[in-house]
Amino acid sequence: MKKELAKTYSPKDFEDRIYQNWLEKKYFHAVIDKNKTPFTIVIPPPNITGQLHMGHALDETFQDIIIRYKRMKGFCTLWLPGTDHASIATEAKIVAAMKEEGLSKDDVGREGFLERAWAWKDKYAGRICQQLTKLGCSCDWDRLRFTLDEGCSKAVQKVFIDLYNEGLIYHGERIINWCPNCKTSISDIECEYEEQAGHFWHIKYPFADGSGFVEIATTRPETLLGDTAVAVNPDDERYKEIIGKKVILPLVNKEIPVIADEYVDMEFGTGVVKITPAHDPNDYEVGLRHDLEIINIMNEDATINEKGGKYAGMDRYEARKAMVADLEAQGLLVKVEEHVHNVGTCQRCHTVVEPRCSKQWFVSMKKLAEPAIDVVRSGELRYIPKRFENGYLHWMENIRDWCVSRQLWWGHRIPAYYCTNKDCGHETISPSAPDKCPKCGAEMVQDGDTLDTWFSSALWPFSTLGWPDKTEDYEYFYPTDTLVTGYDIIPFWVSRMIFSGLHYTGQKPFTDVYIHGLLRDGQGKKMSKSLGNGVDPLEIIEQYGADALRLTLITGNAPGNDMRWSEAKLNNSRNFANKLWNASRYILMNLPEDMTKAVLPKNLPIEDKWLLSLYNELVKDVTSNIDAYEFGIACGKVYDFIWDIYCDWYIELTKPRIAEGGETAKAAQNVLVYVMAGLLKLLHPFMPYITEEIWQSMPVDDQPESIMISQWCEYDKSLSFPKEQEDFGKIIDAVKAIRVQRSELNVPPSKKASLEIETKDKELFESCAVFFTRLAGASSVEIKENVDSAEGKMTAVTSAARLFMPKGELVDAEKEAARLDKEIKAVQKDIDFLGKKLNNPGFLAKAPKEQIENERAKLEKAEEKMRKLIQK
RNA sequence: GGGAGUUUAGCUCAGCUGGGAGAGCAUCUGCCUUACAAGCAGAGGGUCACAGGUUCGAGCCCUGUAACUCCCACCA
Repeated sequence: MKKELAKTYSPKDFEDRIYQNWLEKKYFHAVIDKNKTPFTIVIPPPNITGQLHMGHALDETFQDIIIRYKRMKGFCTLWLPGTDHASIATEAKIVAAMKEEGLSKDDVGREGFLERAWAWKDKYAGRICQQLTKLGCSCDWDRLRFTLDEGCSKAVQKVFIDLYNEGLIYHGERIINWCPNCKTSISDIECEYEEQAGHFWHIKYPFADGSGFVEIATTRPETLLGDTAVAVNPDDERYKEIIGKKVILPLVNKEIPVIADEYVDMEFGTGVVKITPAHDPNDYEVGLRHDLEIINIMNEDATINEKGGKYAGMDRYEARKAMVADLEAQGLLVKVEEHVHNVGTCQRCHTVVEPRCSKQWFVSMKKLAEPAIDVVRSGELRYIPKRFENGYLHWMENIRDWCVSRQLWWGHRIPAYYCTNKDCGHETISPSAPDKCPKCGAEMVQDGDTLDTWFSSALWPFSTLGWPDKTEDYEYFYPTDTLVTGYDIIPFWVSRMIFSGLHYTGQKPFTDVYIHGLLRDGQGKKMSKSLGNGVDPLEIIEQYGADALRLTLITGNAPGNDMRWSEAKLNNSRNFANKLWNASRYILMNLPEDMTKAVLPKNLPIEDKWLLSLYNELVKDVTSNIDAYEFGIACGKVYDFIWDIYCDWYIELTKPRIAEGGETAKAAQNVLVYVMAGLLKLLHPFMPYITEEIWQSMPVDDQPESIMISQWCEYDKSLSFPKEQEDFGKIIDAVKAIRVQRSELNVPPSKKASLEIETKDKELFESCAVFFTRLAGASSVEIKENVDSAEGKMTAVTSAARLFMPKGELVDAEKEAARLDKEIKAVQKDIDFLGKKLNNPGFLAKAPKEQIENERAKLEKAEEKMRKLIQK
């Protein structure tokens, strides 16, 4: 038995219940069916650092739309959910939490720390999944994964070992970005540059032979402690003489050479550069070319180390101050200039990173990048919208080796083991700890570092499906189909999945990458916790319902474009849900008790055919829009149809028939239910809850118990009625024309009047007479070929008819004349425009025939209307 | 220094492969018409940033300009 709809739309009352029901019925669970085509999406795993924000809600909604659509289309759909351990971000959170308790990492030790981390994971991963269910996400919870779970860890280990054996992972001393706050290395893309006001210190470096000095300019005087040369451009006439001489490094009092290197820009600064290979990436390169010593002068926390003499132990900025003061005291400081420059900061904590030379693990990228470039170039893997391919390709083509080791505890431990015997120093890579050093028999210890969190997310599309094992899931669901994400993580994640998938599985990990924009606040600022401008999706769902939230996020959203959050829009979405709810309630109220299915009768009145025909077009349009990832357009079309066509016109049109009862009422009831059922389906991917709640109360036979597993609507040629569609348009035009006229002339709606219609389409208007009484304030309707006199009558004109109503004393004759005059001008403008176009030989010669016919028809219509207007 | 995006009604934004400019909100005018005032019926409001070009025809394609935003890039 169908259930009744509540009197008011109150999403809180049914959303949870419906989700539970879907879960119980296992609709989300993908069962491999070889007769079906698989369709797979893996979720971009949210970080377990906290809770979902509105950006997630946007991302997740897109995915749910796609997956629900494909499910209804008959694909064997899998939306695989999961979360990301987010090593650096989570570790920072836990460290902060421990700090509250007065504890540090060292206090609790590695084991103790990991215990806390897992407890954290249990708490937050659960919460995130809970939030996803609130949104209505139809994820297969039986396949829930975590980047640090056993399967993903196995994949990570295999990849690391394989890459090492292929020579694509290497262990080496390089200059890397170091975050002194997180106390770990970070990759190049985790280093964000921001403009900061700084200084340019001009410092004298005296020549060792006492023949004066050179002046260098630096923004970071403290690194002077690690200088091992001074460089000039080989073509710089000013300094030709001094190449090869020695200078004395101030404060350190050590001799260092003056070298020549192309890297030095003669135009910039003084044209002389201090070279600090251990603390500047460029200097490092110069150092390599000239075989310079590399002197690391800093500790992990960016304090000066024992190499810094009297400055040892000072923080880098403290040391800078002290050194500048000392230089000044010694008369070596020439001047200080204001200088704005780009400073690298840590993506996570925004601490200024310290370029630092250290031994790390790197993935060699050149070879991996090539196929990842080709697969996009060839169009085998595509970005939607396409413009994001540029950035991707540029990044891939200029890619540098990826530093993957992190000095963190929360993450995948690097499977490298080192011999404790320093003289031996053997290094081995192995899935499990070797007993003894195979070379010297000494103890082996595992590398203490973990891997970049993105190393495991890079494997997500296949590690979650069982790879490296050839599991059934992997064989069936891989490669996945569409990846949905924001443009901000293309380099971090999408790119890495692409080269990883290609290299390890030999297949692209997905075919389409749908890129959406970022969500911003009402002022256009990025939503973030630190700005306090974030909106909590759960609060919104509580207040407005998940459907309203989803609709708000999708409406007017164009692929790849950012979007502003607005409460007003949310209100509108809720209003739409309310509208749909009430329309459904109205239909149900007017259905016979015993109705069990909607069957379209053979003989349908014109308005039914009009509706069905428009509906049929809608089905075609919406389907193709969704296929093209045009979600904003697709749901906008359904919205407009439901509100304008179905509610404002069709329901109103059927009211007299429903009241009349009998066969005609029955036909209307069937059409109402039939079309509503289709509309609910078209809307379901966007607004899953309300459509389900209504669906389950609609008497639609031959339909499953849940709209979720119903079949997507198909374009049906037998529902196409172009003639009726056009004809009924004439009736609507006429009703509108009368309404405008009455409204403009201030005729109160309560004032009914007799209506005379003059038209050539007598039959059509006769069959539709009732609509004029119902919708146009007519007390009676008379249809004639000719109305002799318009005297004393209020006139409305369309291309198909002239409509007359008696002028009550209320009607202002001047006003009416002015209105008609305005209309005449408007139509004349049309006629002029169209006439000009149709007289243009170029247009006639070159425009498509259809277009010309179209314009001709428009002109005829306008001319017809004009004839009627001036007849008045 | 490169690259991308944006610029459309007062506000927030749509506008698919070029064929006479749209929505929501806001404003104004009427309406408690028995599904819905979270509603109904109307109205006003735009040289689609600017300048050229291609085309029979440009919001859409091309070139340039301006403003704003973002990404990438080692100028000490």
